Amino acid sequence: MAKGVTPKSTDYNKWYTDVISKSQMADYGPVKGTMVIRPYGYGIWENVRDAFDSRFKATGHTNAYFPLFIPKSFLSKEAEHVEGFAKECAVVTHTRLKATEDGKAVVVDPASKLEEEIIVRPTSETIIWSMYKKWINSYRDLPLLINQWANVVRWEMRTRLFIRTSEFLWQEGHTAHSTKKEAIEETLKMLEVYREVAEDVLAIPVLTGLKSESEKFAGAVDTYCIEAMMGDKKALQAGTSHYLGQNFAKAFDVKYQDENNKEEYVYATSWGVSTRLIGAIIMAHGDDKGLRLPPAIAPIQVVVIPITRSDEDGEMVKSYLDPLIKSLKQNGIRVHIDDRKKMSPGFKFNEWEMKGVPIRLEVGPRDMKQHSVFLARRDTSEKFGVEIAGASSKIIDLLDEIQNNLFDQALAFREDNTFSVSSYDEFKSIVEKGGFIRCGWDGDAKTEEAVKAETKATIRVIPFDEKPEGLACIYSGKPAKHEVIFSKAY
RNA sequence: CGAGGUAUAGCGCAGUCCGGUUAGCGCACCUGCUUUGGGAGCAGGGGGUCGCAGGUUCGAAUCCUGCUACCUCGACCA
Repeated sequence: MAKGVTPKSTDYNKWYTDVISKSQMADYGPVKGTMVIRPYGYGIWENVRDAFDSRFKATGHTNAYFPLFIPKSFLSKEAEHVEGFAKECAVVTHTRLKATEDGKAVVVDPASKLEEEIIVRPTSETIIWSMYKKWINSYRDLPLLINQWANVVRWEMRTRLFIRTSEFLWQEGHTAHSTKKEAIEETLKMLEVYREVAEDVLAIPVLTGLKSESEKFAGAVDTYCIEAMMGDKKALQAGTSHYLGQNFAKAFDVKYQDENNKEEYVYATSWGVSTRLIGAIIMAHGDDKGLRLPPAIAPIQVVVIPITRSDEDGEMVKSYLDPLIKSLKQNGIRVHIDDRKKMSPGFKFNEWEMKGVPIRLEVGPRDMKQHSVFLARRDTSEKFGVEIAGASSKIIDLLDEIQNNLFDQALAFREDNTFSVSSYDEFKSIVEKGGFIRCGWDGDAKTEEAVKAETKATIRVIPFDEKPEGLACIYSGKPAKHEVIFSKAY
């Protein structure tokens, strides 16, 4: 096995899968398209999850859990919704297996065929709205603000670890409101939560705005999104927030009585982010040495590598470091001491760099003599010694600096690779070499489709800060209805 | 689901064209000793129904047929 990862410039896709397997984040499951999230990857997810969860709670939401299984009939209640998901649903048709005659294999027991088939949730709007019908009667029951953390299944043809797998973990918020205004406010509020976590916690700059009609969620009136640029200059949809109008309320007959005793359908939102964000972290920050994790979500923020020649050295290093480690832990810093005997320090350096640990702290006899410790930054590869006396606060500051620097680097990369164009030829050449294109669009779905067919670029987002005035559509030349971001995407 | 490719140890591969000892190499793994500030060295060791099922042959990883899985590229997608 080669020692490092395939360089990004040689083969980006290979680089991506190399990083995941060598950092031990995930592995392939036995069923095609499934993924095992290994402890290191799951530790990252737990931190990502907690960052969102605390903000959901702070904005008044509570968690609940709805079943994995949904009656097949539910999915067909909302016409666009069924069309969007029908092609990728896992269906339960039987409930038993039995051994074959020779006892060597198991087969489906035909006698156990279900009357009504059950689908495995690709998303939970339908089952949740079937319950909301029971729970919502009066305006006093609103707003209803529920989130669930769950797994969902979408039977995918082509999969990619974290980015697109048949089963994935996510969070789906489902809210019900008495007015359209309030529901739209909720949709935008949660989009803002997504933006904040993406940028401040994951250090990934995102564009925010509206999806075009063809890219929106099946069943939504409007889909808003956060859209990020990956290291290969392709776009990744990192989170979506949907204003669902009364579509699901009508499909599931969810009405409330207002103060005037009048019945009305409720207004809905749903919003989700998934383990796809782990893929975004890898592709937004990773380099040819492996992962680079933002300190805010790194399972280990500081890895300590003692450089010792004997057991006595080991003991000395331990007592030398004890106060510093204690101080870091008291400040909530996640520290890990790698005192494995069999591995050489060089091996450990490479391994922890692969795993993206923000700061490495080395201590050997040389440092002890100088009353110092030796630090290495993962983001910049800078190395330097610091006095052990002030090391704790230095490290805490440095973690902040690394967090900010990762964001700044990703932002600079996106800005360097975002272009305004004035001709379709120019448009095509930029799509070819990669990047975001900001340009006018006439608002016609046919134009969007033609561009996609010719270049594979799609409208990623109609940004909130669009300025379509005076722009012409890049394809048709007609006056632009919107200023949009075109790019190839995952 | 359409086109192409691949399948040999945990991983990466050679051997297949042209059938013939006991199927080999690198990494990883185990044991021991020496090492340790950028992927340590030496010595010894374990691990394979050669994807599955048939067939041809005195003899099959190697030839033939069927199946299955995976990969790449298209259509579809958080």
